[in-house]
Amino acid sequence: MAKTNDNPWLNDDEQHMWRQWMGLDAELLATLNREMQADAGLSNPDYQVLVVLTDSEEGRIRVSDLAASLQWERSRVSHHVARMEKRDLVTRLGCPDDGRGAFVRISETGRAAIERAAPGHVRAVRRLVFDALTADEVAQLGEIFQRLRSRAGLSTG
Amino acid sequence: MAKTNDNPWLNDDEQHMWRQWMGLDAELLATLNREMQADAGLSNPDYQVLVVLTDSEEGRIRVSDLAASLQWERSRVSHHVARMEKRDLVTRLGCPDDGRGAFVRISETGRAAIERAAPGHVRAVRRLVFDALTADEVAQLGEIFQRLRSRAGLSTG
DNA sequence: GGACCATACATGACGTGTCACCTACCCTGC
DNA sequence: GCAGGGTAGGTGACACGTCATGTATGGTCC
Repeated sequence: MAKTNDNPWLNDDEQHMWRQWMGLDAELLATLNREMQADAGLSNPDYQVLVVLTDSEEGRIRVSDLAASLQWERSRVSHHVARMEKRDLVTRLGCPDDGRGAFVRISETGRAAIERAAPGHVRAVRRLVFDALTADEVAQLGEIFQRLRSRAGLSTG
Repeated sequence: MAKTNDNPWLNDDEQHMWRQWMGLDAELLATLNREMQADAGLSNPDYQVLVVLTDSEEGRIRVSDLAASLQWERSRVSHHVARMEKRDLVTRLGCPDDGRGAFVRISETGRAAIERAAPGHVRAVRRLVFDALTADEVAQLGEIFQRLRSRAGLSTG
């Protein structure tokens, strides 16, 4: 209620919005994950990695660039790429220019998986989100999310 | 990424909004988690559990009711309560009325932890989210999130 | 060219979440 | 009373994410 700095509790509208937001988030992520898993055997992070790889020159990219592109920690990329490599979705290559570096390259299996997953994934996002929003709302939400993201205090994960 | 004709891809506004949303989500959760971890040694899920427990009669609740309240799977509750029990944040009790049942009760340590965590957590939410939104925007977001949540197709996980 | 520090990436430990499955208990119908 | 099916909860395997740390290479200064 009180907007004073001493007692920063949330009012009813704020609490309602916050609960809906966090609940919706969890449900969206879980649903998208589950559907893509059933559809193409890919998780959400798998999909994100493969999208970046297919958009990259020759289907390969340096680990650090992949991390920057996804805004993931490098260690997370390392772990995830290792898991994906076990499933033959990607391969790791040394980097001739920099002995410390490594490339990640999409495999044929990986390419097949994302081509299989992509249409259903987009359809799901449209069905779950955009079909229920007007164009104005989409634009406004985009502006709001960007505003919140650009403020200080958020870890860049 | 194959673009077939019968597959309506996201337009620029939609893609921008979706990216901002997913990015913001990850950053918000990570930041809230990190700050509360540093502040009171609690994770986000820990906090959610303790909130429900403090709001419950005698600080205890049946596992299934806890799961329903959090909209978590029971197995998730089971795992998380087990971890919290190891840290003395909660205790598990048998249920005299139903031999299958079990109660989870907040401990003194748990009560101290959430009392320590709550003000900072709320301040963080306010700082990261509500300080950058007008009251109208809050109400509108609440309405939109609720609308999306109430549509079919979302897993209630 | 050797000391020194930064960078690129990997790894191990651990908390978290899901899925599949298990056990124990309750309840109803006979 | 007991057979059959549903319910409460727990468990094991595994994927995911973070943190702290390790290892090898690169670059710089003397």
